Amino acid sequence: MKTLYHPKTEDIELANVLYALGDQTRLQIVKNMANRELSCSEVGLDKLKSTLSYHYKMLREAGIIRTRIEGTQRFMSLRRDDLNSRFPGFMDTILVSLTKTEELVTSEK
Amino acid sequence: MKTLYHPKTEDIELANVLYALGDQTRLQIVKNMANRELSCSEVGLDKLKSTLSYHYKMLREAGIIRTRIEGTQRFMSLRRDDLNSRFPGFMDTILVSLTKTEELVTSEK
DNA sequence: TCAATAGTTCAATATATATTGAACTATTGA
DNA sequence: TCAATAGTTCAATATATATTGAACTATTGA
Repeated sequence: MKTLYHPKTEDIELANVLYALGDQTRLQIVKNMANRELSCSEVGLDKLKSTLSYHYKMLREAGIIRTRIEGTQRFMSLRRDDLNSRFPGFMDTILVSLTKTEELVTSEK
Repeated sequence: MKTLYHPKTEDIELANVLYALGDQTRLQIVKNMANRELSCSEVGLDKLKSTLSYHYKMLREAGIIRTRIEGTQRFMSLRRDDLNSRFPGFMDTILVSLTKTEELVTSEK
């Protein structure tokens, strides 16, 4: 069984986290993953599997998401608690801001 | 008198802010600017003026800092209140995390 | 008026990044 | 055993980014 690298909570670096979040595609992934674990193909972005795989890896290596292997699938979730203990409040403020944007977009329709 | 572009508070985009913060040099600038207005040359980074100028522009256009012209100097400060009203708590959590890191580094010496 | 000061802009450049599609790996279930 | 499924890895590529140093702009103060 293959094991995937995940940085330890105390090794998560703010600069890396900010860098990883500073991309529209990855920000969208995080947004869609805010409330539930997703498999790679459930993320709902119109990108090639190989492109998504690249972004998942960036998010995972920055310490933002955790990937769990189950059969042929991989389930990914936000490391919300880890991020919260390392950078208190940080990810929550981002998720709130992302959610607000979504509401605005929705109400514009 | 030249006027510099600054996005309006409501036009500040989280993705742009995150992108701008996802660089070591710019993160350092923000850190050093956390508590007081600085002129371009006071920022204390070992970089060429033209390099710093480039990063200041990125930070300014992302809505993170405000640049005030006074004589031949330019004074820059964090748009803390604007960022706080747009993304409540976000910048504060970053500054807290940056400050903590500084303490760790200091205590290592 | 003019030199000094403070910072910006520009073109050139090396490097990093995101994307693509093909080949690959690992696991399941028949 | 083997085809199907789910996702990764790889090389190639186009584009974006950070850095450099020279030329430039704007302002001050003598």
